[in-house]
Amino acid sequence: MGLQEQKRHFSVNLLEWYMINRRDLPWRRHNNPYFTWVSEIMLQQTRVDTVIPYFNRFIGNFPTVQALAEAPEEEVLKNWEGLGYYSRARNLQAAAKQVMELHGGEMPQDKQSVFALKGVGPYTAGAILSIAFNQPQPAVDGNVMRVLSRYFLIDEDIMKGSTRVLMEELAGELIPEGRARDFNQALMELGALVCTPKAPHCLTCPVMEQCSGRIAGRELTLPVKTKAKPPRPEQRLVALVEGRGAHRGRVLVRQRPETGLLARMWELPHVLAAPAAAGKAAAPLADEPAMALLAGSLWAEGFAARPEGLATHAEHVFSHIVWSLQVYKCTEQDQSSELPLIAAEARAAYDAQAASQAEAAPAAESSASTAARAAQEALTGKGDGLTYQWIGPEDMEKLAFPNVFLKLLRNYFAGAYDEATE
DNA sequence: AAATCGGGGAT
DNA sequence: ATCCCAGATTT
Repeated sequence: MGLQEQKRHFSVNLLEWYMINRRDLPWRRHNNPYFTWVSEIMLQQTRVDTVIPYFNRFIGNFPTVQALAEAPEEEVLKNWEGLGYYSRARNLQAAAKQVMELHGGEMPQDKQSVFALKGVGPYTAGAILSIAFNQPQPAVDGNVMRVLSRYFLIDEDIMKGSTRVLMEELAGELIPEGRARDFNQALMELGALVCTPKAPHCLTCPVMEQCSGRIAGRELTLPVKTKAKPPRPEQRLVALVEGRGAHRGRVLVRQRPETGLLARMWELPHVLAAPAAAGKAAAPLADEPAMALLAGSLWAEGFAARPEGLATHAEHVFSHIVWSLQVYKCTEQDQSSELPLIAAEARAAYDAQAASQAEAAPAAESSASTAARAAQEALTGKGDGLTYQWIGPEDMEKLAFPNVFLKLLRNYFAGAYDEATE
């Protein structure tokens, strides 16, 4: 059997299978290029089942490119809350403004213009052009690389950029005349439903007969993929500061910087407790030094608070970092004469910790120096631009929080930490 | 080429 | 625990 025949067998049988087995998904119900675009951005590194409710709400709130372009950014971010990779949301809105200004609010149909949209890379450009406009462009994602590497027995490491290019050439050749829209989705559908990573359902696969990987008994060892580096552990101390007086019933939160991790998301104030030794678990810090460090950190940011005790632990796993959080319930302090003394002691503990971090772990120098600079700037009145705010339960509806802080705050407002420390 | 950027579901 | 998901962007 020749390669050309193997390719034709694949395309014909896969397409036939898809027309019978395609899932009914919200973004497949209308041929709306904007819907296709939004769905493809949401689906980056995210499962279909996770995306569905987010997609429906997002389209309900921002039904057109114009509506998205004109919405307040915080509202867009709030609609993305919990979905992760938040730069996708900001890039999507920035791109909506691009579409308004450069293309009169209509999705462009040429490859150059689509690819030029923020947040649209090789995969998403191909997906939009093929699914929305039925153009014969390949859309190679993780599913497609897995399916093709198995069917054609391709041993190249799919983590390499050159492999993706190779796969795109192959995927482009496989598209049946005039059927790009259905075929590209069929390829991904097969990867999601049948040709799965761990235990592929070869017996129900429409192209099993000519699958080179399966014939060679390699279906479980393909695709070849280099392992990702394990995430570095970080021990962090979190402050749940209860307001008093004018802030009674409210909690202190802050907004993260415009760039980097969880950009522009809101969070409980926290500080890095210990530099992460590469590959080793971060050790919890004893309560006494932890509370001193936390009080000093808050004071450096301009807030007087007394840590009362440990409220709870939490963990937050990113692709490249693991946060182990020690959450301390704190109380906002009155303006009293003894306050500066308490704060000064806490500040000393904080500075000592920052200095020891810089000395003991060059790898963590950046974090330590950042903390030290923040403390210095707070003293000199410069500040680093972080926005702080006292919020009540009702404010949770407007501000976007990463899931870990969302859960902590909901638990707090539900009274979950009342008993533990009082 | 390697690192950064979330969160969760499946195994 | 480990993998990896309809990846893009920055370094």
